Parts: sequence; structure tokens; C-alpha cells
Amino acid sequence: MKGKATSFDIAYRAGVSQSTVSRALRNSPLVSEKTREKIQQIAKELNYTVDKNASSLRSQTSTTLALLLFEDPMSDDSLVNPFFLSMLGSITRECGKLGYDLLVSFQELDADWHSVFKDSNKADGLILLGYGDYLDYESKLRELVKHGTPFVRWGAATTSFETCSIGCDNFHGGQQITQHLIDNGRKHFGFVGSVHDGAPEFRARYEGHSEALIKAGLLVDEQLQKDAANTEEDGYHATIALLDEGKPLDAIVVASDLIATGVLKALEERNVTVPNDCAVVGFDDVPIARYTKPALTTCRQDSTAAGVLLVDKLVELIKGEPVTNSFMKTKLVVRESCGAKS
Amino acid sequence: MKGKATSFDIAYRAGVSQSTVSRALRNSPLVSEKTREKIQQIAKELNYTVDKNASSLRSQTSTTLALLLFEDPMSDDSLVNPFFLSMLGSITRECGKLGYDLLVSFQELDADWHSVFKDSNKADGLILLGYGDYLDYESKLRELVKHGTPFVRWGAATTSFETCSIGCDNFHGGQQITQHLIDNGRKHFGFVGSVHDGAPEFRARYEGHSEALIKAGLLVDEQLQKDAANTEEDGYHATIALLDEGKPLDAIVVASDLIATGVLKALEERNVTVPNDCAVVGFDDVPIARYTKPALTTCRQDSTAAGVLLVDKLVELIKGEPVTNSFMKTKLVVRESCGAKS
DNA sequence: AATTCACCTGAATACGTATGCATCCGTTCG
DNA sequence: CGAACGGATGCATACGTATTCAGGTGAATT
Repeated sequence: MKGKATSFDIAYRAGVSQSTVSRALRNSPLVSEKTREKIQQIAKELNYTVDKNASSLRSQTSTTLALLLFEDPMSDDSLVNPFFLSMLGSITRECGKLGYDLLVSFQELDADWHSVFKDSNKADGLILLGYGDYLDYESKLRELVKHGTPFVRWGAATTSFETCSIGCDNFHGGQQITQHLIDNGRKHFGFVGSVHDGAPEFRARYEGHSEALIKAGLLVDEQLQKDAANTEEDGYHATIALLDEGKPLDAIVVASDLIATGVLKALEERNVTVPNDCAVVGFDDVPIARYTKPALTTCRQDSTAAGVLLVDKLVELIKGEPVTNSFMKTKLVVRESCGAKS
Repeated sequence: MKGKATSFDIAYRAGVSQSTVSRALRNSPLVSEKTREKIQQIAKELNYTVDKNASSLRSQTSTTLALLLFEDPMSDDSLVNPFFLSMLGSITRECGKLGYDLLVSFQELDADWHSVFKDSNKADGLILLGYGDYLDYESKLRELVKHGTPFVRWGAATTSFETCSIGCDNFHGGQQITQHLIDNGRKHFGFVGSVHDGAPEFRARYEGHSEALIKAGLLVDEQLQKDAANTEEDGYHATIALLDEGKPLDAIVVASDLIATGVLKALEERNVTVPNDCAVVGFDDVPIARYTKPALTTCRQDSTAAGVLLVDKLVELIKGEPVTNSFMKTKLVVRESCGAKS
């Protein structure tokens, strides 16, 4: 026995043909129980493993999913959006459970990722992760569809054509968390997070936020909405700008927890007490949210469930089953920064 | 042109043989520059991608690395050790840079992961990530070595046989951070983190810690060392136990940041002010460390550099180049919890 | 006893690429 | 002028598996 054992080695030892070995190992009903057991026994003894490349080549299916992470190229340190990271855990586990391998990679927005993975048979399907609707993002999705490549993505559904999107109801979340502040007597609201050219998720949250204000008969002041990309620094600067407006302010709704950390920093620097002077709420319920100075009240997206759902739906797609978009409920997590507990 | 384009399709269009196409696409010097350009041109037009399975099967090399994460099976929520998560980012990026695909998976400790990945030709080499020296961990490493499977791991070097380990100098780190507290006048030390049957990393940190105490002529009281696995909860309970000893205590050295969050929680509950009454220091410099109530003074392991190093070394190993263990310096990060800034 | 049938098994082939070996052509050298 | 040679290409094959198709056996049916 030199080199790795092949199905021929097993066949020889079992006194059968290679075909039978292949069938036995895949639990085909075509092979009798007795020979199957014998073959599987020998396979175990030889420490045999099916050669993935040969198997995939022959069957034209790789039993592998590819997770593509899109990210702001600027943040070239290892800092990845913590929300996506925590999804990664459950995606990985779910893949393992279903017997799929998982390929992980970062993708530049301008690269031709849309053809590489499927054409090269590296993966049977794609999981797309990343905030934002970048310039040619949608055109590439369209190409995937045309190409017949199975894929799922986290985020808002595209209305223009059929894809499988899984996301949380950002509009409702924005409404929910704003309503909570209103219920606690807050009246003068600011909003920090890009609304104009950023991620559509942020926009939806803002719209939900505005809706809640309007319903409560409160003012929506566009000057109190400050853009911020999904970083602590942007949150800091946006908040400084917000405070410099000099208008009354007793609550800030922030588009993400990560941004909110910067908001808190700015408020502390300006000696604005949270939550007494001003309430702050985030979005995502990232691990850090529990540890910020006043612990952050936020709107949880269940990343674990999301990861599982993404994988399950993708596998269904691959198997040719019809799949629909799916939206998850957000859940209000009340901590200290909203002042509701005092 | 039905289905995906193959090298034969290109050959036909270029008026050459499939062999020449294969060579041209791999930039072999055997093919003339003119035909090479022509072929690459056609390949681009056809949106051709090399079939990974066929290529790997033929060449017996997959240009893929596998990242195996070992983890306490108990924590079945998506919570992964944040330190490893942050390494994942740079590992992924470095793989991309070197042209390798990356396969990510969690592994049960008892599974036969040691044979699966290499034998099945899924990956050319393995990256092993996870604290701890579990029961048959070393015996499996031994098997990998015997098998000739290239692999690298994060952690302390095994002395018993040749492997490529990359880690930080935990002993030095423990010394360093303890010395810092001593320099700031602390005299009565506790230590929280498993030393007896846990991860060897924790033990090394404890030993460095003890060494610093001894050199300074301070007491090492074994009753003030409390075991804790790498979770917030364990840190909490260990600290309660520590306080219940009733001995004087003005500094706690903690084996990891994650544990330290639990330590802080316990101290707050018992109305022990940090850092005035008692200083606390962690280890790792996890993202959360910046956000704990008094921001955590800690000992940074440069996870970005570590990830790059792991990948680079593994690729060298795969290419048959000799590789040595490598240890990274730890860096003291002074924040608020040690009291040095007041 | 001849036919059918169900149940297993084996022979042969295809998946798409990479590579050792043979070939071919034009050039240079003795 | 024939031989030797180097550069560029083609031919044929192997990588290890999955699957189609064609047997082959024994039992059951007519």
C-alpha cells in the first residue's frame, strides 16, 4: 500500500469491482447489504477517504459553499464588521452539519468574483455578505442569476429581479427602537448613520425611525441626521457635528452599534451624560454592546439564526427547490443607554 | 458554446491543441509569446476559468488551505473566541494574496480530522487553531507528522517532536504585565485562569507572572490563584471565590480578556473599585478590551501579524522549504484598569 | 421447462486538466 | 550537404471517481 488508498485498492481486497466499491460507499441501494458492510469495513481499515477532486470532477458537484465577504477596502486592518463575524460562526457550523465544506474569502468590489467560483466548480453556491449597494453590485447579481448560479445574500431584497435575500426588517427595527424612546419621554431626536449614499439597510432604519416620530406627532429635522459609515470614527465625527448644530437633543438613534461606540465617545468628550442628558440606542447587538460605558440599548439581529437560514436556503436552492425571501424579526434589547431602567 | 467553456473550446478557436492551451494559461515558457497572448485573449473572451477539480486531480495539489478551529463543544452558540476570530481576518486576506483558497471548519476534538483533509486532497495543508492540549490532541499531531501532512498551529511549541508552531511568548507576557503592576506599587496579587489542566498558554502566563513576583521579592500565594476556563462566567465565579478568601488584594492578573470581563463584573458587584481598590489586567487585547468599564489594560498579541505568519509558514512548508518555530513579542497596552494613568 | 423478473455486479467510459514523450520545422555547424 | 540541435507544438495518457449499460444468477411464474 503505497500512497493513499484508492477505491481500486478496496475493490481488490474485497474481491469486487471498483464500481461496486463506489456504490457501497455512497450507500447505494443497488449493492447488497453484506458486500456493503464488508467494503465499508475495509475502507475503514485502510483509512480510506474519497478523493474530493475526483469525486467532484466526475459528479460535477463539489459539496462546497463559498462565503464571500465584501468589505470596505479602507479598513485593511483585521477589523471585520463584528456582526458578520458572528454570523460566520453559525454559517460554519451549519455547513458542517449538512456535510458541506465552506470556502471563505474577502472580495474586492471590482473583481470578477461573480464568475470565478461557479465556473471553476469550486463551489455549488455562494453566500454573499456585506452591507452596501455598490456601483456594479446589482449588475453582478444579475449576471449570477443569468448564469444560473445559486446564491443567497444578507440584506434587503432587491425588487428589480428575483434573488433570495435574507435580512431583518430594518424598517420595523428603526420604528421599534424609536418608539421605545418616545415611550420613555424623549422628544428631540437625532439620527447618526449614512442615509443618502450608504447601505440601504441604514436607510430603512432611518425611515422606520422617521415613521415612528411622525406617528407620535414629533418633528423630523433633517439637520439632525448626520451621515456616518459603519465605523467608530465616523460615529464620533458625525456626533460632534450633530452637537454643533446647537439644537435641543435628548435622544440619538444610531444606525449600528459600531457607530454608536463613536457616538458615546463624542458625548462623553462633550460632557453630555448618557442617558440622563441624552439617550443613545444602537442596532445589531454586537458583542461589544454589552460592554460600552452605559451598556448599549440596541435592536438585535439574530445572527445565529440568520447564518443557519442562509445556509439552509442556499442548499435548498442548489437542490433545485423553490426558495423565497425571508425576513427576521428584530428584538429590542434594553440596557442602560436608553434610560428606561432608571 | 453550451455549458462552461473548456480548454478544448479555446484550443479549437485558437487552432492549437489542448496541451498548448493548458501551458499557455499557466504561463509556461514552452509556448511562444505570440500564441500565449492569443490564447489568453480568447480565454478572457470566453470567460474561461480553469476547472478546479480537474486541475487539482491531475496535479495532485489543490492550492487550498484548511483552517481547523477547535473549540469547547459546550459553547454551541455562535460565540467564538474573539481572539481567533480576529486572526481569521488576516488569515483569509493572506490566503487571497498568495492565491490560495481557504476552507474553514470547526472540528470536534474526537473526530478524525487528522486524516480527512489531506487524504481527500481537499487541502494542501492545515492551520490548527485552538487553545488547549486535549487528551489525544498530541497523538493526532504525531499522526499528521507521520503522514507527512504539512500543518502549522498557533500555540506553544511541542517539545516532544518537530512541528511548526507560532505563538506569542506567554511567559514573557505574564512577566511583563505583572511587572507593570509592581512598578505601580501593587503588592497583593491574585491570578484568575486555569493553570492545572487547562491550556498550556495560560500556564505559561501564570509562570511568567510568578517569576515577576519572585524577582520583586513578593509572595506567590497559591490560594490566590483560581482556575477559570476561557469564558466570562468562569471569570466571574473564580473572582467571587478569590474575594471570599478574605486576603488583602490590590491587583488581579487575568489569563485572558474574555475572563477579565467576568472579573470586572464580580468586582463591581462586590463594590470593589477598579483600579483604585484593585487593579485588573487581561491578556490578548480583544476588541472588547477597549470598551470595558474601566478600559482594560492588557497584553496584546498581534493577531494580524500572527495570521499572516501562519499562512506564510504553511505555504513554505508545502513547498518543501524548512520552517522553524516562531515566537512573537507581546506588547503591553496600558488603559485604565491598571491605575497607571491616574 | 421455458420465460420472466428482480437483484446484484462488472466493464467501460467520461469528467477536464497537466505533463512526459514524440514530432516537426527551421537553423546552424562541421 | 548531412547532421545535430533548439524551440514550439501535438499526441497520448493518467489523475480517481461516478454512472450507464450490459450481463449473470437464482427464484418465481406460466
